Amino acid sequence: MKTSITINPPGKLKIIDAMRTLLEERTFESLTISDIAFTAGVTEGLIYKYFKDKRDLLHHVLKEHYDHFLVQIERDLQGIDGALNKLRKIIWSSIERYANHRVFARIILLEVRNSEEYFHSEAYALVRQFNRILLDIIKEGIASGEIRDTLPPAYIRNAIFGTIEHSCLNRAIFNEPVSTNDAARIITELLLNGIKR
Amino acid sequence: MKTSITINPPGKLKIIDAMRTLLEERTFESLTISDIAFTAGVTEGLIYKYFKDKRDLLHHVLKEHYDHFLVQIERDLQGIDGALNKLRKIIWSSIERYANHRVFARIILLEVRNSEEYFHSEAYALVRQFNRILLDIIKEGIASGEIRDTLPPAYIRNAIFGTIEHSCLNRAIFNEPVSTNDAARIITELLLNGIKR
DNA sequence: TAATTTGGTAAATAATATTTATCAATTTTT
DNA sequence: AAAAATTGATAAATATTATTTACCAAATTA
Repeated sequence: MKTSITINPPGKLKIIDAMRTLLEERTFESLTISDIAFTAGVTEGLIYKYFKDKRDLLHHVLKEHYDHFLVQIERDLQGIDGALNKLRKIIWSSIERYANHRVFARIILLEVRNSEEYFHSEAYALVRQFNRILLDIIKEGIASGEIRDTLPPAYIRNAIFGTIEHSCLNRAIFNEPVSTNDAARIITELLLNGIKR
Repeated sequence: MKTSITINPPGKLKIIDAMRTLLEERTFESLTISDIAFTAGVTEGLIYKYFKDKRDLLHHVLKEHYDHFLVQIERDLQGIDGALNKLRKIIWSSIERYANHRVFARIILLEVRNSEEYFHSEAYALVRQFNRILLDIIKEGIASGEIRDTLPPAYIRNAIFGTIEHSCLNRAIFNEPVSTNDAARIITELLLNGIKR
């Protein structure tokens, strides 16, 4: 019996924490290594002991956020029956995440997709995992007859993610408030039944 | 009789052109001032004569692209009757833009939204203009009874933009091909009638 | 207890962005 | 038509930021 929990050294934790704190108020690009080191209370060199560069640190912060998100999603889906009900839940949970975890929303919606390294990061692997979960639910829905079989699953997934993300953009960028329940209700209704009268 | 065309000096044009060319292959962040100056065949200092910094140059390139896009959109909408028909056309035109103008797609989808200055740029003013055009069409559709009046127009707009953008992300990022006609047909069908059977 | 690893610092160096001084060619003013 | 001012551009200096290196003390392992 042996746990595989690797305890992180305090300096590393302080660096990760500083990054999170700074991203609350400022854009990734505007943060200097010196800013991060100062906020963390460590020397600049230490950052390079634990991370390849500033971006690698960003990806690490995103990975931690996404880990929590996926745990919550798995839990949220427990005991839910039917593809459409699962979809409803996923829409609600995703909006809730973006609305209540602004740093998470900003990183994933605004900060990472512009670099090649992101697509080789652990964080992106988690994003793909979530993608697969959603795609499987969509396929389940098509198989069960709940979802139309004339639309390619990948497009349905793009519509769901795209609509959610775009609806949370103003929250991420301008800090505009989002009512999770209202947004989830409207977006679900819109995606399920369309905009045509 | 006097035209207000301000002719740009050759150096400025070369700089803008170099930026466009470099963005074809590389991410904005990876471009140095020295890269841009070398590709343009000018000295680094000249870039600061015409642009505040690298990002200002990026916004200028986007503005030029968006100018063309808006001209095309206005032309595409000429003579089209009915809100849903206009929506169909806008969906098709937007996808066509993203699919056939990859630098444009990459700038707007991946590179600009992470900086505060973007939201004060001329380029963003054009984006908002397009937003208003779409919103007006949606309101027209609601008024005419073509579009359901139970969904807030802003959410409908977010769904349209979000779905289009997400569906073009892989094209922008990984250079995956997009069939404009297929994508437009599927996305239109999905948004108009929903995913539920 | 000697050797090694770990967590960390401080300072040097490298890469990049930005500013400044300068200049020749053109345009405007008188 | 000459003097003054502006324009388009350069080259080099400077400032900022990222990154590497050499080193050290405490803790752990052999």
